[in-house]
Amino acid sequence: MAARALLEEEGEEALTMRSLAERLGIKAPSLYKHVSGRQEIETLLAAEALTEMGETLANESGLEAMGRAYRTWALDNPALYRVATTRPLDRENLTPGLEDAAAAPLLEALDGDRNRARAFWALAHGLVLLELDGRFPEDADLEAAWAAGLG
Amino acid sequence: MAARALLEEEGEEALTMRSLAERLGIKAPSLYKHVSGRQEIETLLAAEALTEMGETLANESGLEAMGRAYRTWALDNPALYRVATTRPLDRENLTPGLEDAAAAPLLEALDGDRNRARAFWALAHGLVLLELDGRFPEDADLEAAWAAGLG
DNA sequence: CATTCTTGGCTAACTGTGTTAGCCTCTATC
DNA sequence: GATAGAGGCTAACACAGTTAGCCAAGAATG
Repeated sequence: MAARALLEEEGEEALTMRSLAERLGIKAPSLYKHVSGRQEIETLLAAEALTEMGETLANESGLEAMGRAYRTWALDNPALYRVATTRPLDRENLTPGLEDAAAAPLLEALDGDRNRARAFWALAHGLVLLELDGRFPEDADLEAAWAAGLG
Repeated sequence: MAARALLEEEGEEALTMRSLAERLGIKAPSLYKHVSGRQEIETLLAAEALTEMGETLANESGLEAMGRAYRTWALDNPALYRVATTRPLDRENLTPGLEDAAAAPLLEALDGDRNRARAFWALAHGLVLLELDGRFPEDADLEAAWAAGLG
């Protein structure tokens, strides 16, 4: 999707119907001939992101490596990460099983312990969001914070 | 602030310059005689929220109790929680020390270990956001996830 | 071959957002 | 009593998502 490039090149704010249309050499209303609205675009982006994040985690073994990979992916795709994780998911229009598939590698690494998997996910999500939002002090040692969290 | 009531009664979307003005019996442009813009309102709300969250945590002792209190406060004030925690903080216009004061109780409970404090914060933040965004399955045992995370 | 339908573009326009410019009135102060 | 400031107001702008309705090119069908 062209939306992704726009998102990452210009930032989250820049993903507007008109700018996306312009990038496609089209006028905004024409977008609605292909897509039902902004919501659907975000859902498509979220699906792409979840798939990719799942694959990224599947390539790692061990919680520490997964944490590192999670963070790296998020910092490399900050706007997409936000779109995919900081809104309610439109599960109606998401290919079924996609969410589970994205979570599978982590769940496996934790021997199927869903509670620990959720806690890990929340920890990683929180650390990433706080970092992206500049909520930690400039001099914070985030590597150490991750290490502390995974202990 | 009247903005807070509006925020919690009607949801985050409902906090608009015009609706806030209307609640104050005023027209939107008149707001700018009191406030520099939406940004400043959000900063004021964030300050209020941070103060309150700090006090809430200060009333608890032990990580588990703090976690419970954190979650409860966030679920009781979801829109305000978001405004206060999911954006970059405008530190220029925030009374100095406020951030540290809000974090102090937690830091103390962790014997001054900043890394563990950041990890705890991130865990709590992540759990709360994922819950607020409906990202966990309907039947997820979030109490257990919190417990797993604090272990 | 002619007709019809579908696809995918377009312009114009509506509502709602934050915000600015400029005016006017009341009230306190010298 | 003149004056300055505080705090209202209306009108307007740019930009957001979105809808309605038109039109042209190509596919499908008689």
